[in-house]
Amino acid sequence: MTITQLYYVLAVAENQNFTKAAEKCFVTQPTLSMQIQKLEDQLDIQIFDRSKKPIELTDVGRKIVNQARNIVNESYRIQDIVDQQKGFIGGEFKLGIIPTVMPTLLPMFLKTFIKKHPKVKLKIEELSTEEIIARIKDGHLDAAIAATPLEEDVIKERVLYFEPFVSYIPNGHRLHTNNKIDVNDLDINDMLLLEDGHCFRDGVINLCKVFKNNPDDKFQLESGSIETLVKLSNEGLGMTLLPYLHTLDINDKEKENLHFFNEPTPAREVSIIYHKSELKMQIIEALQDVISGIIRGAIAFQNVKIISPLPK
Amino acid sequence: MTITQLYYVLAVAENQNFTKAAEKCFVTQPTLSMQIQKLEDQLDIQIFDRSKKPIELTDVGRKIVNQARNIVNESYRIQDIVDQQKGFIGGEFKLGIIPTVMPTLLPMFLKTFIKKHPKVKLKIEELSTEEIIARIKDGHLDAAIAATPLEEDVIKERVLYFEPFVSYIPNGHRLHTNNKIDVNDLDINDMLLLEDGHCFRDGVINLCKVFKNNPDDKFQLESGSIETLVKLSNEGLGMTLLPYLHTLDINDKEKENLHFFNEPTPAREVSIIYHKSELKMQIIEALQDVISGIIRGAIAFQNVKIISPLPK
DNA sequence: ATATTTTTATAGCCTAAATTTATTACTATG
DNA sequence: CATAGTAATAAATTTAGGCTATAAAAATAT
Repeated sequence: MTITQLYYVLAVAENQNFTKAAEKCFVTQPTLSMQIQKLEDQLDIQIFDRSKKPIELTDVGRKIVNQARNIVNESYRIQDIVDQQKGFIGGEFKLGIIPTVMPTLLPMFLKTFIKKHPKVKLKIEELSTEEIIARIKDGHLDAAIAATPLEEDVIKERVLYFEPFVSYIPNGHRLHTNNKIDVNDLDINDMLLLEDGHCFRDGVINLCKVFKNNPDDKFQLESGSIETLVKLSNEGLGMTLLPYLHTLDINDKEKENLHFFNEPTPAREVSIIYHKSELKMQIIEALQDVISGIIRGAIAFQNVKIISPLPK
Repeated sequence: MTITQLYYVLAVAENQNFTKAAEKCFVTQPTLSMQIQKLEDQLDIQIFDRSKKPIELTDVGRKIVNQARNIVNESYRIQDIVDQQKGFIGGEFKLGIIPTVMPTLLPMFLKTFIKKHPKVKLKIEELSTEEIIARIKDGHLDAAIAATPLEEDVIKERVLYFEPFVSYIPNGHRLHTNNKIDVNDLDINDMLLLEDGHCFRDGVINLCKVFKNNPDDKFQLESGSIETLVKLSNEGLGMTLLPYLHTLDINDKEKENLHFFNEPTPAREVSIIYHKSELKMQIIEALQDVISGIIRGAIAFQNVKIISPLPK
């Protein structure tokens, strides 16, 4: 039994297809067929049920795949130990970022990071919080940037910054004339909310998108796009909340619609999150350092009140 | 990087010698030399410091060995999954047993077990509790039978039976004429105690070998042998405590020196213990079944008071 | 029902890698 | 300084992993 064989099994299990799996592994399809057959022969058990289309795992196959994933992931850690020893910060690194953080944060740190750590090949993907959690768990992401706390016990979090929310209140809205907004002024019924898994559930504020899903709603908004939110708001569909960094590059006319909160300002906690196994920790720490350093100059709020993401 | 290479590294690390390690792996010494060199080249780091005699691990080497042990152990679990699926109970199984349990328990269950599970190749070793713990941790033992609880968090325990202690009080001892003994009658100063890591530390009884190690002791007894204990006792060196099963095959004359305790009878808890990773669980359960079944007929005490082993 | 496409398995060949034997080089110890 | 003991190297051999080409099987389209 070799690590390579186990890796091949994982690839076929994930793609449910020998041909595609072979491409991903950069070998030909017969190689996969033979190696997997060989492993099945050695163990004297079928891992895949080839009678089903697309191909399926047998019951034992499923258990073997889980264990194989363990072994393959643990094998990566050997290289990791060596890298750590050498102080080497490099190699491929897959980073997920939630949509509402991506456009504001990425431009701020990317250039600095690749300059400081040129050997790291960053592969960045915009993903929802749920996708991020799933991919960190199965090892397809090395780390991600998301709103926290998530309360996922296999995932660790390191806070990067707290980002306050700013009210965006269009002309004609009942609160438009108010200078500063208080959380108590908010009404779930005239608000457009971010689909970011965010939830106002603390004692002070108590607005939550899920609770808002009542049948007499005229529409449901699934977009995580801030631009969409602002434009709908301009159309008179309600006020909304914008993460602070997004308010920095809004046009002048729309800027007049921004209203800050009375303190404590509601805010979200943005963290770099990663699997508790702490693989590629040097790179995670390097990212944390760069982002924290940059954000210190950009956000300077003291008295904030964290709004936690909606737990699943 | 292959599992085989990692296995070779482990062998060399354990034996601190390429030649001996090669024998253990059933390959020649050049095979080990070359494979380990190849791995070191690939990782571009030295795992072993060959300038030292005997050979030593480098700092990174130590970390790599730990991780390699992980990976190799996890790789065994693949076969384990297959065995479990097939209901196959077989293969090599290394069982440790503490000295004071070995002579009484082993003859009771061994024949039955090998008859019921002929495919299991039992390798039984008599070992102290400390050795057992170390070897379960490093994977050199699959399971062991010892006095519990041990309070080791990587080790799981399943109680097999409770074995009462019986006082052995030779002629001339102050308690010899008493019919039944009470725990309060015991005096640490006229007792020979088992070197089994046993400790009377509960509220009721409070005798403990470690506390007894005061400099004005005439001698120190390190033997775990019950026979030695009985003979020394006969020589007038003090009374002693015998685990119940040992009293069954004592000679008639010495049997007159046995005195049972008033209830609750002090007893030891004997368990089958194993690594929490639960490798080869089918065999462990098979052992538990056979032993529990047999012991049920042999020990029938109700009201017992467990004496815990001495924690390290 | 038959042809076509998609997908997996098999066969034969080649290359790379693992292992062996034989030998050399190094190191500690008497 | 000689002699174990031990690791490294060289060359030969065996094994196994991978490729191309092709066949077989199954799904889909005609």
